Amino acid sequence: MTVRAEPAQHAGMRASNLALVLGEVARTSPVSRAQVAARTGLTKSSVSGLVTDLISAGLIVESAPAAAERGRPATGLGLAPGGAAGLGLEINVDYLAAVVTDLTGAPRYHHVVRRDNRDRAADEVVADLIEVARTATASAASQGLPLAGGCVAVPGLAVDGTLVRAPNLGWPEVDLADAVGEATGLEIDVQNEANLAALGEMWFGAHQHEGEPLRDFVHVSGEIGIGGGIVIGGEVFRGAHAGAGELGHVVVAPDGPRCGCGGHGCLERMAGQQEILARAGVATMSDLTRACEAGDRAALDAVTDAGRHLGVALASVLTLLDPAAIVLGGAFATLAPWLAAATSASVSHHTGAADPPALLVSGLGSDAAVRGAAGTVVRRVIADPAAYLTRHTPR
Amino acid sequence: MTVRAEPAQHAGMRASNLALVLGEVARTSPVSRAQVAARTGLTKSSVSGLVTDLISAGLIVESAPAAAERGRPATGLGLAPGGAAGLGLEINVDYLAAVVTDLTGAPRYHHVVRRDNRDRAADEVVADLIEVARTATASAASQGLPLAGGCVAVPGLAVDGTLVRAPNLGWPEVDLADAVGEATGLEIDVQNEANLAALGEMWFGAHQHEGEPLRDFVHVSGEIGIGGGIVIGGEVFRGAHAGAGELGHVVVAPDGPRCGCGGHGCLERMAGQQEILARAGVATMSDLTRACEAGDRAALDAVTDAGRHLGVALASVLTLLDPAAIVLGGAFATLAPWLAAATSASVSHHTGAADPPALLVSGLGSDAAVRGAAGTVVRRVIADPAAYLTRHTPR
DNA sequence: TCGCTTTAGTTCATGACTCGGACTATCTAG
DNA sequence: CTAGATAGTCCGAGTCATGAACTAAAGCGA
Repeated sequence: MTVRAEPAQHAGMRASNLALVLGEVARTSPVSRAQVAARTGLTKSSVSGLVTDLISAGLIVESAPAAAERGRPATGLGLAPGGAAGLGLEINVDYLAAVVTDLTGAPRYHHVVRRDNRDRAADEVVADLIEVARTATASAASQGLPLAGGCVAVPGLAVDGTLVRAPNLGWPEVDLADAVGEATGLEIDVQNEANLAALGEMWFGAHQHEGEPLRDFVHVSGEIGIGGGIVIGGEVFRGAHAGAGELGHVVVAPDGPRCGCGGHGCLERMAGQQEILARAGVATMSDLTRACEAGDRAALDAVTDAGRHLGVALASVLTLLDPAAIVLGGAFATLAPWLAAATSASVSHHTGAADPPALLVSGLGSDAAVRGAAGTVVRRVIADPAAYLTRHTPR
Repeated sequence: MTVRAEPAQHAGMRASNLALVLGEVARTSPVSRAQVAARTGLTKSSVSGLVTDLISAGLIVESAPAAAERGRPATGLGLAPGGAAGLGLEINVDYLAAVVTDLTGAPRYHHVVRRDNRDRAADEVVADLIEVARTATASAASQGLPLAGGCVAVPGLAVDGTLVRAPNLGWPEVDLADAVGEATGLEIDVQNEANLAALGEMWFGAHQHEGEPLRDFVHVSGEIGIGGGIVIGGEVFRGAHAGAGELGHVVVAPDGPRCGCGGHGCLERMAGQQEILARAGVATMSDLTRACEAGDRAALDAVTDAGRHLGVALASVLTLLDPAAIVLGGAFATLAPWLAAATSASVSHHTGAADPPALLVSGLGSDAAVRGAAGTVVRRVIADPAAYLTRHTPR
């Protein structure tokens, strides 16, 4: 548990500067060597050497020189669309999904298999997932994309590649990283679905905050359960045992009924999908949206009430975490037209803040988590290209 | 707001390795050069050179060689008690305080001035604080301690050296860093009192978690208001605008009364000192503890109720932040004998967790924040000795 | 007492970097 | 066609960690 920093050596210095240069290219492209030098503080000669390495590693490509105002025109540098790619996978309650994303973040393959996994054995579903993964890697190979690794989004607590707890699937511990890793030959990471959805929103969502992409926000992802992803400084906040962000089990009704988690008055028990559907008297989410569109009283009341409870939880989140924005995703994004006003009002009522952070609605739908999963892989390559080089170039 | 990483250069490499070595010496002392080399991964020769620099900077001292089992006895290295020191100051509702801490963390000067500051003008109190600070720096000088800087703990929101908002003092914005910095000639930082108390608890408190000092916990500091300090990975979690951790305004009673902050049903409104005293029918905190010791029904009920509400807030904190422990400080530490059981029960009732994190009681009393303030200064020197060197050695 | 072994710490040549200035390349303006 | 401006490369110099050889200082066994 004791984190001991690495000694700084020459190789580490180079690694850090490679990351600095690649990061700058990723942030603004096309960009010239000279611009990179000016923005990073490195000298032109250093940048030249670093860029040469990154080009020969296939992570950066030169584009045609742009016409210059005065002087020699700059050679454009950009992330290589054919460079390292990432495989994103997702196991969820009612579907499996796979995405392949190239280094620029563009999706190059996308496949979803709808099927209810609640009453199926874990290893049966894992076998299906491996099949889905194999098809995805084959597609990547046929496009000439070298996969740098993979990441699986799961609706539960993931620790060191193992799915430890998945309340809505009811599975025992499953070592997904090993199983999928062996089948695909890739290094596989396993992460909570709500956290990955938050990252997906940050990287691929449309929202901006004061001109910059959102870097401090809370993402609410209501699928069957209610999950939360906390992003601060562009990083997911995981807490001491990777269990942080469980928005669904924040207490919103201290004297409320018992929840499936063993607690009482949790948000999920008061405003989860099951509760909303029951109160609205409909069977499915699409029935619910239809009822809301039709102006059905019971449906609108149920959604408004859920919004109020969500507001109570968010008020506590705001005072505790102080994010710059809140993003509603998943089912809450779908219900936003009828829910957001009640949530906003409830937040204001309980925080008393003059200017509460913006309440935004995600446009990614249920793709957020898989895309976030694939994104973590390519982001890791960008954040530490030296590690990718030593691993993927035989030398 | 765009954080751009520094380019890694030779000087930076050395700076990072100086910090690595000094950190190792701080963690375990006395320690030999050879041990430091083994633990950091640096070579003996590198460590030798780095240690030479740190000794000539006065941050490390050699101690007498210990008797060896076999071979040449090792020269002990330890933090220099006469090295860089830190000045901690505190403005609070009913006192001012100052502490000088040497590099090892030992307090070398301590002074508290009790006086209610609620109805006094800000600049009057700041003048008093400067007087207190001057006496402290004089004491440091007479002990030959070179002050590396100072830090002021304030009961409110601090941004960039300015006290922006202090609900319980009712002051306008005060630029404390400038005022105190000019008077003392030191670089002054200003931080929230609850956050500093949490750090004080981590560095100087007695609590450990699985053998290591606590690095992931939430510190509850109940003085006049209820504050919270969130520490994750040994660092204070501040959120996007430095407002994180406001435990006092977490919603614990959604239909509860209006709080001073403008919200409704906040913890502070339901379980703050004012509320407890009123319900117990006593005037001061010492009256309250006496009544509890005497077994007074109303007092015990009031405290138990507050404990229950605190438990609701903490249940949400646990699910959102996933800390390894919770530490009760300030007034809650004093009331712990009558409050902790109700809080524990309420936490369990609302989270349903089989093994909730430990609920610990601080032993530092109201000193936690000032000591934490002084600690931040010396910790900063230890974390980045190169910055201290370039600033404090003329060359 | 005298080596022998063991461990601690220093010295110095080597190598891996970045830096900075000189150089070449390629454009526009006049 | 020349001057000026900007992009990018080349190469010598400087900095710092490395690693092996060295010196220093102890205990142990004869």
